[in-house]
Amino acid sequence: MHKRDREATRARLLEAARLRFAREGYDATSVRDIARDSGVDATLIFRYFGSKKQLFEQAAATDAPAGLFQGPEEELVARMVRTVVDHDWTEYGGEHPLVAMLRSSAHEDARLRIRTEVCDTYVNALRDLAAGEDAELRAELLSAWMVGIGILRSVVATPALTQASVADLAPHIATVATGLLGRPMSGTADQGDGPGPA
Amino acid sequence: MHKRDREATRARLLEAARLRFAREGYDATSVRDIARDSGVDATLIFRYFGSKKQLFEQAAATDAPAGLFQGPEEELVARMVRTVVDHDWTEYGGEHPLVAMLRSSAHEDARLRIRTEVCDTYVNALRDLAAGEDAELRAELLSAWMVGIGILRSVVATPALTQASVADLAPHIATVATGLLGRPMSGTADQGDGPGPA
DNA sequence: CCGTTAAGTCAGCGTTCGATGACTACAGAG
DNA sequence: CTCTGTAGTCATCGAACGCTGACTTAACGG
Repeated sequence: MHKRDREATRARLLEAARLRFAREGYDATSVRDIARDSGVDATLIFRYFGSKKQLFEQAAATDAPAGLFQGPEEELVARMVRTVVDHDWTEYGGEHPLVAMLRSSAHEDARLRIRTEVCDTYVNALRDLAAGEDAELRAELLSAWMVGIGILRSVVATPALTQASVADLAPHIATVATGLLGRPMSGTADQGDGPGPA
Repeated sequence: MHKRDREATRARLLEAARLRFAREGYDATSVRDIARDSGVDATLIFRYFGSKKQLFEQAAATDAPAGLFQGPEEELVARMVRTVVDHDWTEYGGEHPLVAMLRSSAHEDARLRIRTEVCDTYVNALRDLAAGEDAELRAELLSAWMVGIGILRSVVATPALTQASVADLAPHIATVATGLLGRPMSGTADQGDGPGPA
């Protein structure tokens, strides 16, 4: 039926797993679901990944969008927001992977992964920009805002935020980022992480 | 063994269900778990609530903390943040119910409940305070911030935010709330929702 | 054309899931 | 004390779960 290609099959399983785990969460996703989605026998999951949990760990692995840290410092927050609002996350069911993974946050492994990524790619970068005494706290408060924006947009689906474009958000991004970091910040990022809005 | 009291048994099941659903999410929680926690036979869950889903709906029902809307308008945001940071949510596993319910957000029912509560008790109240054209968007952005704070505190467990007190947060609350709502806002709320910090 | 190797399939294991119906035991009325 | 209604228990159902080992079949070098 299919051409026999180990790597291709592995990739299809990973892709289907990413989507399912993001959309439904770890517990509501069964290995049979993933296998059916990718048109592959379920037993291959254990052959290739060892267990459902190990498949999850590999499927949840994600790297920060390229170009996040390229460009003017004063546009960093705008680029981060663009990552949440504008980036193409169809691979993860249309949500930022961090937001999607909250659905599996009952498991310590997933929580640890979220913490690591939030700290490594968001808080740390923002802390370096913050002026004043409690730079860490300010950086975390700003990270919290962006996580919250992602949640209200895609999970809660609040009316205005769902329809808002990065342009609509720009002035408020400037206000909040400037206020929290204690230094002038721009609300727009000309070349954030790729071709921009489709 | 136990005294035969229908209402008390029902209440114990509800209490255990609240905790389990909050901590583990809907899918990772089994009716047998809930029954074991409350020292009650699992069959009674179906007798009293009909199904696991109906138990979830009753257990997830929550009302806004009393006193949220009492007090000066300029302290409303501070009172809301206090609801997230300072309120005693041990009944829901130590997290704000909205944050806990994100763990079950794969189910449309849960998502709808979250949306309703976010809009009804947070966005709507904040929109009335916002000055300017896009009041709805500003209100949602501020709500997103508070949701994000709850998540980074209890789910992601980011270092500074986890240890921060309402006093530490106060100046930043004032900054962000003032900036987003376009009118002067206080970062502290003297009598938010009860006895205050224990 | 054959034989080896690995990709893919199949039947099924032991367990747990949500849910059901028949049963037991206790409390209050007479 | 007995009757009766109901709170609580028991045995079990069929389906789905994660996972395993034995099997089949396609691809490829000789």
